[in-house]
Amino acid sequence: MARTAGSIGKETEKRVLKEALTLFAHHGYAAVSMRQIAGKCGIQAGALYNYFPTKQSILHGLMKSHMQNLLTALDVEQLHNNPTQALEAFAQFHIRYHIDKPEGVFVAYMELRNLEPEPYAEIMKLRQKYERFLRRILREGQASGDFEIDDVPVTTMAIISMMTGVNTWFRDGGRLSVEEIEKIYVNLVLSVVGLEPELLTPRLKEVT
Amino acid sequence: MARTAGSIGKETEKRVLKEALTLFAHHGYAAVSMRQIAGKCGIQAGALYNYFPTKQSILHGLMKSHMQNLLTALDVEQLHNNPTQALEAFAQFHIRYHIDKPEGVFVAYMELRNLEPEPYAEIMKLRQKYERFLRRILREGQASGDFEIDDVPVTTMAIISMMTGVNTWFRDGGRLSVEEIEKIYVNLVLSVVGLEPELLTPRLKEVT
DNA sequence: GTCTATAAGACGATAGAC
DNA sequence: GTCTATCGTCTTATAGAC
Repeated sequence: MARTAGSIGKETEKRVLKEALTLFAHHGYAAVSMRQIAGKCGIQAGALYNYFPTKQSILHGLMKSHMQNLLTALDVEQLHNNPTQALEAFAQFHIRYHIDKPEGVFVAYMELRNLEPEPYAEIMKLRQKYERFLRRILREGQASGDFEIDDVPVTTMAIISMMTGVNTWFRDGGRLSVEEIEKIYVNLVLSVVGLEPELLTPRLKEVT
Repeated sequence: MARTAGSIGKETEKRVLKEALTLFAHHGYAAVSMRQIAGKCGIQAGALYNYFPTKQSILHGLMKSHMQNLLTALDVEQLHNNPTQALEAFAQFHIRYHIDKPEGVFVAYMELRNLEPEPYAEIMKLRQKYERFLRRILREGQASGDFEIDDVPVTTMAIISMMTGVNTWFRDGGRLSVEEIEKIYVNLVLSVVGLEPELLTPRLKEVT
């Protein structure tokens, strides 16, 4: 007990989470077995139960920490005096975070239906908190007259879907750098709310 | 043989496809068993193998026919003399089709990773054909000067993601009718390519 | 065309040795 | 903390009666 306390155990737990995340993202939660996860970690299936009481708890833990990290990172970023700046910052943050953590994003989005009712409700609350953040920006911009928006709730979901979709096609080492993609998406988002993006980031035209 | 030829068999096959689609959409392919599918159809699991040699072939069949129906319906719709009209028609078609067939859309999108390599390649080809359709419209509008687009491939994927996302939040009987949602999304898509939507569909402002 | 029965094995999770 | 061994159940798919 004294020999291993706080050393090997914590490392193994992290490793399990890391390997489970990759496996879930690639094959889906339901298609991945505890034996597979253990295999990737170099241990036997039974040892997993020292850290997680059920397979479900691994999924829940992954999704919860992903959403919490996302919200924490978002909070740190945000302090802007006008809606346009706030929207630009949000869009850039979203794209960067999603390109940076594609596996976490994928699992948090695709595996909702595999959560039991209670964990499901908890994760949905965190998702809604994130959505509310963008909705507030859009409402403020609509109220101030900066944005032209037909319907704020629909536009909120449309923008999030548009940006999250970056993970369906982006692969490292492609035609465009992360910075270029960020700029393109920020411009797309600004267009959606009726702004003229080229006036705000004139350098983009030269890049593409 | 003579008694049942062309009657009960075909009905059962259709029923299997219908129930499998619903189950796959709700719980995911990997989480649904052949027994569950059979149960929903009122038959025993063994009887499924009269119609489908493997579970995989049910999934493949569903995804293939969904993509083929989508492409056929798209072809019928399209004959326009300018890029703006073509884009409007495409956006309206996409939203309507996706609201109309949410289960097919969901499965075709979410279960790609559960296809074996050969079926996967086939379905991806059909997807790309659909994406190419929109990409051509955007290219033409960019060339003619009707659209303002930074990057056509990225904008293609962004628009498709934005529109497909309608299935993540839309439920029948909500605040907005299908027609209202169509209009909002058409306007969003037009905004993305730099057009002023309210001039094209002035009635929307009264509706919302 | 559907049934029952079953093969052959994988599944999540647990028990107890070390 | 990890192992081996195992429980009980579920899985896809097949065989043969009717």
